[in-house]
Amino acid sequence: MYALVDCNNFFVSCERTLDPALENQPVVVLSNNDGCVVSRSREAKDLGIPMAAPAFKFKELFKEHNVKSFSAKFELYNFKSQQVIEIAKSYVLDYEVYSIDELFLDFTGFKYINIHDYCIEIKNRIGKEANIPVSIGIAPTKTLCKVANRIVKKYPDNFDGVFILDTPDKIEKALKWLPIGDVWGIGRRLAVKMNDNGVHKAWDLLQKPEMWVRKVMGIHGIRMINELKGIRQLELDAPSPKKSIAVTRSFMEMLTQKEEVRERVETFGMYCSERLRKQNTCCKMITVFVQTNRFRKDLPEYKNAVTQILPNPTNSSILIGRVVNELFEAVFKEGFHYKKAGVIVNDFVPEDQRLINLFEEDTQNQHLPVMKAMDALNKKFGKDKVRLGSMSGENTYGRKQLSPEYEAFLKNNTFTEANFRFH
DNA sequence: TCTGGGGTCCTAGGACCC
DNA sequence: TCTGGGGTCCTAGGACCC
Repeated sequence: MYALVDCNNFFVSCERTLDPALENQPVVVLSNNDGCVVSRSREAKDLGIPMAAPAFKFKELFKEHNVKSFSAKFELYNFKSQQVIEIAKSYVLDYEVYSIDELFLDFTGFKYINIHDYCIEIKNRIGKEANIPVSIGIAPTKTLCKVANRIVKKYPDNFDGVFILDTPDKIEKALKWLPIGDVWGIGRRLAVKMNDNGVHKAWDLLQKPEMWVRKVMGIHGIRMINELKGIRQLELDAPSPKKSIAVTRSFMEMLTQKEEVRERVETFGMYCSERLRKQNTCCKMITVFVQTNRFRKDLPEYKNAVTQILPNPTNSSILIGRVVNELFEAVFKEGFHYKKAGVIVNDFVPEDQRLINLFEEDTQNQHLPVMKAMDALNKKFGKDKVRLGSMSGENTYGRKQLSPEYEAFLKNNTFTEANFRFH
């Protein structure tokens, strides 16, 4: 059996660890620029606030029902995530961190232990020591763990936070209850297609011919069917280094000046190179994109991306910055109101296994010691204390709604992004 | 006024090879 | 008029996840 440990309303629960007075209150956490709702307490969900709701559209509702809203504090969430992981993983031999608020546990070989009770204990300890409420779904496959977890969250009074989906009877009942769109791996597009073809519940999918599923969903579909039947197709994955790194931001205000946008993009490039060095890899490919505000139909729209393949792999901020600049020149057009931009790096090789192009100059190795020294200084004295001349050090996105408790938290805790693995 | 920021995998099609 | 049958690699785009 596997188990999926999933934190309830994770970002909101983190906020509540800072301020217990938020308990039983409607609370939401907002994305960058305080733009969208990205986490909602149960009370906020009950008020009808949808996921990803634009905050400005719900201002009135927030006021009316005294909904507390907070800017996202990723340092805090990463820190709490680590605490939860540390506790949960101490109960098993193998596990997989799936996202900031979810991890799978492997109970293979736990023959003489009551897994359900064991998970109750895990849940209680996380609640007590990390102060984060979790739900645990137990099942023979990852996909069924997701189903079990959904059942726990749907019927909190019935299951005390833990539900085990093990017998064929229970599985059939669960799949006849679960809407197809709630199956792990079925997104919005596929859900529509499924409904059009008479598939409304997860169970309906199992009644369809395999050829049909293969045609509509590709190889995913076949795997999904087996997983739902309890036949394991997905193993727990070992932590792996990232295969791409992206730094993208919406701007608080639209930018029209070329040099303003350039400065942002150069900064994003530098963050990319820092993250590359953190995992000791170099990239062979860089993409720069810019776009206008897609919601402003009154303004001319423009979005574009350009990519360059590097002659020699690098993670030097200087070399990456140079390429980012060239790409920016290629992609930027005068006369638009820019709302968002980003840099994405791809195609990684380990720092010490670079294949060098004989005919191109390669200065990566001259840069590396300087770069590593810069990283060390920034780690010691704070983000962006040492930076390239092209960076302003200012942010053009904002987090207005930080709380005083957070300042205290930042003072009392040390943590690094490196501890945390994004999925 | 105001609409997030990351990631992964698969597939189809084109370029090229013998 | 008639024009094979394999491969591989790369890329763009589309789907999904949190």
